[in-house]
Amino acid sequence: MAPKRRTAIDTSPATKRAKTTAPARRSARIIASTQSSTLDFKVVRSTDLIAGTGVKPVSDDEDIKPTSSATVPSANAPATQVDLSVEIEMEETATPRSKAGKIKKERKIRVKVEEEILHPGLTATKKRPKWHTTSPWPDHESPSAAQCGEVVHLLAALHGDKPPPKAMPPPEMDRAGCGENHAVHDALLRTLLSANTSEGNAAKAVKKMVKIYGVAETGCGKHSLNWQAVHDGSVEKLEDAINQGGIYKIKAACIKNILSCVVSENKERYAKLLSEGKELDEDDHDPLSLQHLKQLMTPEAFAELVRYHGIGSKTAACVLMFCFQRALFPVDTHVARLSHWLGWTPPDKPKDADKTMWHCHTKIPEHLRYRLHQLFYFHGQECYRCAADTKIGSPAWKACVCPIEHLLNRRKEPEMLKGQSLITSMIKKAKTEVVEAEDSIAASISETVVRSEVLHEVDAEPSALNGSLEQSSKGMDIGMSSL
DNA sequence: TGGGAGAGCAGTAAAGTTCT
DNA sequence: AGAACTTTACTGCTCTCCCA
Repeated sequence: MAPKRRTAIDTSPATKRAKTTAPARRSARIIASTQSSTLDFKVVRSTDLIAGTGVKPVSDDEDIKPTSSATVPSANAPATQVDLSVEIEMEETATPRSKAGKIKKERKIRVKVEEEILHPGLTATKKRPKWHTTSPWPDHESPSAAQCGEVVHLLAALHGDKPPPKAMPPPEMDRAGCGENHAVHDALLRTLLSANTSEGNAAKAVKKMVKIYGVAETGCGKHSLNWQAVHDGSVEKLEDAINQGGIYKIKAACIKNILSCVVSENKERYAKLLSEGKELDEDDHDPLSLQHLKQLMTPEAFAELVRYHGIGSKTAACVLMFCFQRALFPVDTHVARLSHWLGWTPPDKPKDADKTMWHCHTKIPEHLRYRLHQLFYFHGQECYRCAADTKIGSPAWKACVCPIEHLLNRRKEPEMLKGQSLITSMIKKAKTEVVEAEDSIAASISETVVRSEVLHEVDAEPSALNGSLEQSSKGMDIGMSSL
């Protein structure tokens, strides 16, 4: 049975206070030294991390053994003892958990440190997106196969049919693209480059990268970006190369991490293949090759891709659809908007691109997924009425003819938006006032008297809130009727 | 009691847009 | 003109519930 959902806004006093109270930070420094092939953790400076719990605190200079014998992969093993010190911080919240909970937390952090050192590109703590076989909104019927077919038919009449390509086009060097490349690592990293930014900015980044790193002349990524040079170069150089593409520092770190992780994993994989007497194929001679993932089933390949930091469901789905040519339905901003307006997502649920992707994935027939994604993308960009910043009633709006107009319910009509935002801001303001009033009462009245008086005030406030909302809605009625 | 899963939410960075 | 807000995909945290 699925766990009960939490209420959307948790304003219970206990939660509120726990959240607003500044946590007391306690820090410890752990030195991880690599000697032989095992990791030893050493606390150099520590405070009583588990104060007040009765648990024996870790004393200075006391060795902490890893939870299991951790072997450093040969590819990652530094030649000499390297500074692998990791600064960690533990927080003691205002509502301390049980003794066991603290031990659990401490162990979790130790495992995290261990993982960070062993696998720089992958961490155990990353919340990995999961492959879904069922819809997150099973009761929501739309889109039916007929609805999908109708939309494809109408949009294809305007933009032309967008079937999956039969052959992979050669890599483009003036745009990031969304994974339409033969080489998996190239597709993955280009998709990462194009995320969180406009297409134009991503293209600028790619052009500058070509200038700085050049083009690969060998390997499975031949004729595309020279990712080996990126791997060999510094992170600062990469930051400089992609600084026109938006959030370049995060992307540079992610790209470097992914590249070093792929190289080290491939070393292990090739060594294993050779030890088993198997022959390496052509792609396996490229240390950056991820071509072996193409042999996996789609859910397994998806799981492999989202292991990397910076790769989420959308990026992985793009790579799987464009590069692996698997039938997925990545949801970007245009796809999410049109799906919402078409009523393919439940109107009473908050917009969630990830859920939209899995809901549509389970509802849209396989042969229409690629077409629909491409048509939504083009239509969302080219149709004024379906653009994100459309202005209903404007001259451009009147001049635009949208072939799916009769199917859409744009819940974000300007007048409605004004009304909705007014109500939202009023509710927000009223809630803030309730919180402030509660806090000031709690602060000014003594602990012994506070109980009855606070309860009295809290009981009185909802009616005040209702009154203010009634007034707001009356004002809205007047405003709407005058339009 | 501990582990796992699901959900909500805050935060991140940079560019673009809107408001004052 | 400058401040404030929005957008994008993602990470990481807390909380709650279920199950063994």
